[in-house]
Amino acid sequence: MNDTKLIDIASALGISVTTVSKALKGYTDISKSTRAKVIEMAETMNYMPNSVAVNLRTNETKTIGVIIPATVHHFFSSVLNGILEEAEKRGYLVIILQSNEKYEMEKKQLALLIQKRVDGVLMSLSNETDDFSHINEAIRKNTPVVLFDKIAKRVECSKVVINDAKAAYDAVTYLINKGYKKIAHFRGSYVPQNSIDRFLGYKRALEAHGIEYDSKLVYVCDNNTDFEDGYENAQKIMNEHPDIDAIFAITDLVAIGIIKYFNEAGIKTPDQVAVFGFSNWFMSTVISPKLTTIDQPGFEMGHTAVSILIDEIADIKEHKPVVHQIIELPTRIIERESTVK
Amino acid sequence: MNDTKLIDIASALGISVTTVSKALKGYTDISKSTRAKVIEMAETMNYMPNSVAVNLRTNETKTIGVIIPATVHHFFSSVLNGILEEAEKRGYLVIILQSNEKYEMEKKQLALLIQKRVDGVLMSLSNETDDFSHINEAIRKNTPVVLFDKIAKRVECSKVVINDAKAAYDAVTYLINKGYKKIAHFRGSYVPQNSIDRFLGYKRALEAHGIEYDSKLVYVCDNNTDFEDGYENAQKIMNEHPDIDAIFAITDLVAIGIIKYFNEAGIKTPDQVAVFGFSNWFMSTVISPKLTTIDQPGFEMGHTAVSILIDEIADIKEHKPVVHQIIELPTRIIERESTVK
DNA sequence: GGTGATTTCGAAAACGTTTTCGATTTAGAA
DNA sequence: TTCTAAATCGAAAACGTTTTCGAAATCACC
Repeated sequence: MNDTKLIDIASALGISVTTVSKALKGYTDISKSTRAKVIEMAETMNYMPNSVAVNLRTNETKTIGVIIPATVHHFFSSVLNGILEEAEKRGYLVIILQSNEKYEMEKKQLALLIQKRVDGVLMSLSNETDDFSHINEAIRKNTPVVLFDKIAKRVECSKVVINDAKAAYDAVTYLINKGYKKIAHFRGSYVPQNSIDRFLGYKRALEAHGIEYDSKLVYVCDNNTDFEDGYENAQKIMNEHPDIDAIFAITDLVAIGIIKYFNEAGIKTPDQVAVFGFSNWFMSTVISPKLTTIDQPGFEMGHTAVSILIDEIADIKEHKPVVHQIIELPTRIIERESTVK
Repeated sequence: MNDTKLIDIASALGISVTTVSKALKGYTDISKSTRAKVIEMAETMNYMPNSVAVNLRTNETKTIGVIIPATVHHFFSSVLNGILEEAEKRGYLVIILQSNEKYEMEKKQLALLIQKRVDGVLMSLSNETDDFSHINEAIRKNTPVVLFDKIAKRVECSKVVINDAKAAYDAVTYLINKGYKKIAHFRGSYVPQNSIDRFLGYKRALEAHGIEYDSKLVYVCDNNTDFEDGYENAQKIMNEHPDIDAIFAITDLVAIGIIKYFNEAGIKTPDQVAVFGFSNWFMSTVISPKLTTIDQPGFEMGHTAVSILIDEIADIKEHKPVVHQIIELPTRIIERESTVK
């Protein structure tokens, strides 16, 4: 192993490390001739600066950390792709960590990242997280944090989100306009903001259109790793409320569980019961009938989150005041077969 | 911003940084009483070591790099999950880069990683890569590399793979044993080893069971981002060879395209034509009929790749000779509806 | 109180850069 | 020639640790 360092170039040329460093970095107080010699020697010796030493000296790592709550799947893989692409473009590396929806994990991982001296971190909160002091602490230490998707309104930092309540409102309104009257909701668990907001959007849409909200038509699906939850609750609701004509599901995964059950039980979708999903995962075009859903722009979310973060990093470095942004990415309804008779 | 460092603890206690450092690291030449005082002070001052400084001094970063060729999707997201879990368990961070199937990218990114002084790198080769000097160079510089999934036989390092040829052979043999006689193959493009090996497995299985190989029954699907390829080629083959009774597809994605077309065209699966996929992606249980496929253990692949890599890192650190391993993970047939009448 | 062993601590070098600031040399002008 | 300004270089400090090695202090024992 023969890493060449500045001092190797320097002694090969009979000059000082200072001069070598300055020549390579384009300082103007080095003559053209020695600069040329240095550059050439650096090439032939295959010099590559030791990033760790540079990081220590310059106090920046050109690295950002990303903490996601769940396994890299579906939605988060789109976000991740957006993050990786934009980070690459702006010359940053990215370290990925997953908290598995555990607050303690999330806290520990954030601490690890700032200890690693990442220049900033992107995070999507775990379902358990209801204390945000770890995030405030990071920000206080001048490590900017931007939250995406699963955020907390109370913490002061930039955020990039979709408007879950509005998207849900739009979805349910769409169903109402299509003539559906008894619309159930398969919601997520009670803590995450997404789950709450989508539920509220559902409820408000009903009320805004003169349909009475009935809590008995709301079922909880809190398992988000497979579609069993949707399947089982579909079975249950058809026993308890056989007269529903549509279901708005919190997730494509849940929606697919529903359709699976309907297909097996001979319940026609959408003729007897329409199904509306959320996220526009790939598999929503695989299921038959194809699923009407809300497009959630994951790739773009990753992109803009990185972009905002890196801008904040630059501001901090130049001691400019950083202004936090809340970016709300637009969603749209993807109409497919599961809601059109 | 008030990062506390060793010197802050030292001066607060009126002792030297040396003593503080040693106390925190459990050196035995520090008295119990001062050790206790140091630890307490470190806690109250919320001390966290500066990893960059530690890295520079100890010459290790406790970080590994991962280069994957394609967008984080399907198979690679399982691998990634395996990597993240095992790395976390062993106390390593992971930096992710994607080469987008470009050799130049891959080369640049590998250089970036070793410049970043990662302790080792995991990579899956791009389709373009046929020169391996960049990998050998990394190994020569004492940065261990382990290849997974898309590997090159010629480069000397550890590898973790599945036996694509054998898996394909098993799949086709399964179809033959089920009584299918005219079995087509939808293959991938011509460069990647995976694609070649699966094709060879298909061909050998036919020949081994006395079925003549017919190149007209092999169709190329080289788009791996959606299932249109499978869909269109299914349409084509049913025009050109309406008497086939099974298709072995290189990928679940392709297989799903096929089933989609069959469903729309009223061709019964598996009664008229059976379909066999590859990889066991999640959506293979979403499609109807559910897809028979080969389980490709992505999660485990990530796991063992990390494990091997970290072991090699340890060996190198202790100046032990490192012995390269070639791990071949078992695959198995997942029988579902698309092949059982 | 003297000897040697043991315990406890700290000075200093090192990791590989970057950057400040002063020193030296050269060029230009008088 | 002498003086000033510009051009070119390098010594040294700094980033925050870790670790070696020697020094000082304490202890045990006679």
